[in-house]
Amino acid sequence: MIKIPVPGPYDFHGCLHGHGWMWLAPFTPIDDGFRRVLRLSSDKVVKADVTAAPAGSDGDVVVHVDVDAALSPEEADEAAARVRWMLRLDEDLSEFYRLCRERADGYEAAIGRGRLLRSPTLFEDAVKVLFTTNTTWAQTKQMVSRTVDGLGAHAPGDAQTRAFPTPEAVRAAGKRFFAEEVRAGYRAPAVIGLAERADELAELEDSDLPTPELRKRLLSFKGLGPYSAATLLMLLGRYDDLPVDSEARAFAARHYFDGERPADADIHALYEGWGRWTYLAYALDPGWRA
DNA sequence: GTCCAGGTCGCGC
DNA sequence: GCGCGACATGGA
Repeated sequence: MIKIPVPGPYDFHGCLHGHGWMWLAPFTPIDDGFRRVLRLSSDKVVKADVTAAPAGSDGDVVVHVDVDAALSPEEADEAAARVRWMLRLDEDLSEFYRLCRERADGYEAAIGRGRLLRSPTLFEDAVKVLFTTNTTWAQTKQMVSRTVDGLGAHAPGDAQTRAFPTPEAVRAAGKRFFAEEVRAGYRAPAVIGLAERADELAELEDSDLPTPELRKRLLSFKGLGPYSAATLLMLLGRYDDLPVDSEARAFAARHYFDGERPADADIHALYEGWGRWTYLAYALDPGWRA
């Protein structure tokens, strides 16, 4: 069992449920957290159950990572690092939480939340974001599952639980696999494009580039447009951009515009003043709970 | 059959 | 720089 202490305020379950990522393979929701099949750089494929327990006061938490195989110290370090990345435990949200506290208009409930779950690599998240575009959530889940089931590495003797495929496996499968098996439709060539330039995506994971430059890099990938770029920026911890999608439009119409469909600019205007925390202000808008 | 879903691309103006 | 149709798929 790997234990990762997290200083509070930290709302583990609130973070996990902040968006739908936990329902995309190879994540699996479990009773008290999530299970994730991981492929370590040693090629070992393991199941990791990630849960959390309170630790002392101030909302401090200990994250538990329970792996179903014996790990070397190096492998354990790698597993812990991946979990830290997935849970964004290294992000400093204290300024955002301070703003929430000062407003006292419902945003207090956001304190401790906002560390939205992400995949171990930006490549995996880019594929998933591509699979969310111009389709339904049900189809997104199926496209991701078929990708994992068809191409992901599995532990010896356990073909049921697979990791997300490597870029090499995706490239080798080719666009025909994504068209015919994954049923990704016109997205098939774009998936291969992401795999072919996966090293560029990996570089962006801990890039210091200014957000507009980072955004340009993301937009240079075929299949990634303004919505996808903003979503991936959010997953990289750049919250200043707001991905206005059909869901954001529906939420804004319902909650702020009396059912009338607002222009995108009007939606952006709702969260003006949050600066680099714009996306979090939208995602954690108290109106979602109303 | 038609419309459209957590958009993107390429074209014409 | 903006508007518009096409794009695969599957469910309503």
